[in-house]
Amino acid sequence: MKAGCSIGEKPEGGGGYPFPDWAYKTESSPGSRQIQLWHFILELLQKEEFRHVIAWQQGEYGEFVIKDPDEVARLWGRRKCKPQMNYDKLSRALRYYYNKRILHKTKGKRFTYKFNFNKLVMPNYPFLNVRTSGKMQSLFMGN
DNA sequence: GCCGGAAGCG
DNA sequence: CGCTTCCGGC
Repeated sequence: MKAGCSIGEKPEGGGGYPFPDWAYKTESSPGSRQIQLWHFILELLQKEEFRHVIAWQQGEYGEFVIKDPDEVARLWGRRKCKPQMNYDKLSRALRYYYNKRILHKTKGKRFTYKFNFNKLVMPNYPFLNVRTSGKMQSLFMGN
C-alpha cells in the first residue's frame, strides 16, 4: 500500500537503528543528504537478520558476499524509491566505487566485494561499529 | 557475471 | 556529485 518514499524511511526490521541520523548526511561535499550505497551495505552487514542476504566473508577483513543479489537490489531499490533496481544496476554503482577507492572486487569470487577500510577517509565518520566477530577492530588502525 | 563508457537525472 | 539506466563486449 502506498509508496512511503520519503527521507524518513526506516530500514527493514524496524526498530534497531544502527547509525544515528548524522551518519547519513554527508555534511561537506555531496550536497545530497540521501543515503549512500556503501552506507546501506554496511547497515545490512551489521544486522544478523540479513546474513542470508549479505554477510562478511570469514578470513578477509572487510570482504563481504552478496548471497542474494536480487534481494539486496530490492532492498536498495525500496530505500531509494527505485522499484526497477536490480543487481545489474546496483553492481554498476558498486563498480564506480572502485575508482573512489571505497570498494574493491574480489576477483574469482562470485558476488564478493571488499571494503577499503584502511584508506576510507572518514574524518567526518567517527562511526562504524562494524564488528563481524570482533575481528574487524584493527581495521581502522592503518593509514 | 563482470566490466566500464555514455547519457541522463535530481 | 552519486548514482540510475542502458548496453556492447569479454
